[in-house]
Order: sequence, then C-alpha cells, then structure tokens
Amino acid sequence: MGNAFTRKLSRFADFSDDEFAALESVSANPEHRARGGDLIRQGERPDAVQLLLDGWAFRYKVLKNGRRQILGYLLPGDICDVHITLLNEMDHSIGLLTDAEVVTIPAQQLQELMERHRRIELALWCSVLVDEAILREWLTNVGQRDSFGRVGHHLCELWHRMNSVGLVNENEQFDLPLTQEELGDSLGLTSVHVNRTLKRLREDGLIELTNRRLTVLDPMRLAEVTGFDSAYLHLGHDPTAAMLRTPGG
Amino acid sequence: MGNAFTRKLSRFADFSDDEFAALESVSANPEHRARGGDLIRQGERPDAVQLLLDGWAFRYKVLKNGRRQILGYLLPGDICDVHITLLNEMDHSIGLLTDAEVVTIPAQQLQELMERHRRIELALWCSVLVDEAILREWLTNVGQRDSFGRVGHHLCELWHRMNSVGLVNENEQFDLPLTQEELGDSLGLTSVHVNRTLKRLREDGLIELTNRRLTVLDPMRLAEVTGFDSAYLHLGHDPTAAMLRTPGG
DNA sequence: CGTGAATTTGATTTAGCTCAAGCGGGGTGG
DNA sequence: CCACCCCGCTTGAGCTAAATCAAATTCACG
Repeated sequence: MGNAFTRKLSRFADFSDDEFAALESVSANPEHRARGGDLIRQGERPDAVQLLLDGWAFRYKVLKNGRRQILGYLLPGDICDVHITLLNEMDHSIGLLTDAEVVTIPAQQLQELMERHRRIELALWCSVLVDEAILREWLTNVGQRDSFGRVGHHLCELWHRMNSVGLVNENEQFDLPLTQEELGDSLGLTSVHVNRTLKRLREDGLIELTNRRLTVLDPMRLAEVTGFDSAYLHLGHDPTAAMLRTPGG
Repeated sequence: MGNAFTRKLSRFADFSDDEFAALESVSANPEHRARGGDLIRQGERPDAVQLLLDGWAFRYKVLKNGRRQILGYLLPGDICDVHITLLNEMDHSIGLLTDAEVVTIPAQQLQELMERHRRIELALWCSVLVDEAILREWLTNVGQRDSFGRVGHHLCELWHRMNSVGLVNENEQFDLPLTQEELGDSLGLTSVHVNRTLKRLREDGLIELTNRRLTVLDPMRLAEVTGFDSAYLHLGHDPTAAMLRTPGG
C-alpha cells in the first residue's frame, strides 16, 4: 500500500484516508532519470520540488579548490527542499547516485497541500528536523572519530535508515550504491583510506562488502564498537498527534 | 526598537504592529543565567523553549570516548528548538558560553503564537532552515578544508553573523567569547593546533585576537583566502512575503 | 600577589594523504 | 565471441599535517 513517499511520511503521522489520497495524488506519475545527473544545482531558485520515489540521491557542495563534500543521502521517499521557497537560493546541489524515479511537484501545489492538511505540513517539517539531526551526527562523526569509527558509524547509520524503510533483508544485507570515492567525500577521507578502513572492518568480521552490496554481519557489535546510538534518527513514533487539537481521522 | 529576538526574526519577515507586539510580549522578562550551565541536555524532552536574549550559547554532543563536538552557536536573539515537540527527545545539549539573559516560553504558548500568526511561524521555520544551511557549511569546513582555511572560514562566518545583528563595530571588531579549546571542538582540531593556526592568521595580517576580542583586519581578503561565500547564511531578504496570500500589515 | 585557567611554544609521533602501479570485472565494439 | 578498455578497487612506499606530550608564560580574578 502506498509508495515510498507515503510510507516515509507515515513514520511521522497517522494520516486519514483523505490525507493519504492527497499524498498519493501528488506523488503519481514519476519520471525516469539517469544516474550522474543533478536534480538541482547550487545557486538555482526552482519553483518546483523533486520527490524521489526510487533510487538514491545525494546533497553536495563543490569548493573552489575542486574538493567535494557530500552532505547527506536521499533515499526512496525523500523529498528535496520542500521549503526552498523560504530561502532565496540553493546553497548546495543534489545529484543522482543511481537511476531514479522522480516526481516534480510545483511549489504552488505543495503549498496548497500543506495549507489544506496541517498534519501533512507537520510531517514534512518533521523530516526536515530529522535531516538536521543526521547532519549534526555527520559533523560529529567527521570532527571527532578516527577513520575506523567514522566509516563503521556511517555504515551503521545506513543500515538503520535502510532497515527503517524495509530495505534490509533477513541476512542483514542491502544495496549500497556508493563508490569508495563517494564514501570518502561523505566522511572527509580519501578513497584510498576508505579502502584500507573497509579492509579492517572486514578483517574484524564486522561487514562484508562486495559488488555494491553490504552485509552487516553483526549490527549490535558494529554499533557497540563505533559508538553508534540510533536515537538521533528519531525513528518510530508519531509526533504530530500531540500538536493537533482536531481528533485524527 | 525591539529586542534581539524581534530583530533577528525581522530578517525573515516584515511583521505587522500586531505581530511585533506579540513577539515582544512573549519575550519579556528574561532571567539571568550563569555561564557554564546547560540550557537543556541530551535525552531530555522539555515542555518549554528557551530564548536567548543576550549572551552566547552552543549546541554540543559528548561521545562515549569523552570527545566533544560543538555543533553550532546561538547568538542573541536565537531560540533553541522551537520544534522540539515534533521530535521525541533532544539528541544534543545546549550550554552557555557566557552569562546570559534567557526567556523560558512554554511550548503551549509558542504553539498558540504560531497558530495565530502564520508569518511568525514561517519566520521561525526560516531560522531553522538557516541553521541547517550553516550546519552543512560546518560539515564542509571540517571535512574538506585544512586547518588554515578552516579556522579562517569559521572566523569569517562569525564576523558575518555578528555583523548582521549589528555587533561588529566600525573597526571590524567584535567580542568572541570562545576559548581555543572551544574553537577546536567546533572545528575538529586540537586547541594546540588552533593556537598555531591563529598565529599564522595573525602573521599574515588577517586578524588580531586578544582578550576574547577579534579584529578582522581585512574581511574581503580573509573571505578570499578561505573560500568564504556568505550565500549560505541567507542574509537580507524577506522570504515569507511570497508565501502569504493575505496582504501584510 | 597568588592561583588556576588559558595561551604559547617546542619536540616527537602518527593517522591519514599523496603518488604510483597493478588488478578485476563488466560493458562495448570490432 | 573475444579483446579491449574504462572505472573502481587494491596495495605499496614515502610524506606531511595535525595530534600528542610536556613545559613555560601570560592573563583574569580574588
């Protein structure tokens, strides 16, 4: 039932049938986009929002010296910058890591959706707050952990995020469409050092990683050894309920 | 006219007299708080929000290994986590860098304020989005710049933020109540290395820093040499206007 | 003045970077 | 169908920016 978008937002709110229908209708008819392209670029001021129904995307900045920092991943169901109209322009770009299914929603239409359904608006804001929490953890990761903890913690986060949307199988495996170069640009490490660090994680029996497929052999131990605590992902509760006086549908 | 809070929010919206009055009334009667204390701690779920009218505060996380990452600064007029009720609990703490004047606003009251005045709600959301943009830049800074660019960029950001609230004087000076230890914890560097890097910045004639007072001798050149571009601070425009159909007051 | 915290400087170590070369596998074109 | 080629992965050798450890100096404050 539903698509990745409605599933993702359902984490934050208990929607009525009416609201579900509205969400479904706004996310119908995705278009196919090829990997490598950008959904939006730094400096642009778009009048539409992009919704990722399938595939992976990533936020990034490129510095004058050519270096690139990856700022976060968008997984299926994620929406990019609902609130772009509140700021003057994009301060980063969003690129596609894989082929993807994308819906383009005019800002106006999204605006109306949020005005009509406050619960949807709050759920969208929740996802912004969670993104920000993840960003804080990334900063902590890059600022304070050595390469071993940093890579391990990162994989742990991805395992949890993928797990929360049902994309981890019973063998703790999931598709990880990231090159070691991209992992490095997410973590402030070179691809060479990411490679050596992954080797250590493999040798320690914590992960397997071949062919863009990751197995977290022992999620508990990996979390333990990297100091991972999933609290910051704010999974699993319905926060909008308390903020709405109207009895929910 | 107004306090630091109304001035800060005015950056994001052109408020009516009515809205101004509401903002003033909610931010009356600050309490004095001593430096070193926490406004809120990781794991807590408060039912009130803290508004900083004077002084500096900082968001931070402490890891199991004892290391600390500073995640951002709150300057006068900043509010901490208006939307804490949307998530289940604080994933970080907020401490005071200086003695401060703080107003405690019950979540309920803030909730009503936002429901009554959509323009205020949008302005508060704007400040969340700007915080997130700053966080992205911090991650980029820590992930991709060497210590010289990192410290310089950081000081450049602070100069701009302080300047935007009128706290930089005609000699490009402002109070910077951060120890080198705290700068280090913001930047993922040790205090020793921050010290050596500040020395280089001084020798290059870019800054003076004594007694917690910073002079940016040549803001343009400092920005040039550190690759600083203030776009991400999203200063100086009125984004809420376009989103409100109702003719503003 | 005296005391503790913050800054400064020096000596040494090291984690991660750079440069460079080899390898593997999957897709393409002859 | 096979050869080739490109891209990503892997490994090695050496280098360097920043960390660590330690001591001296300055500063703020009582």
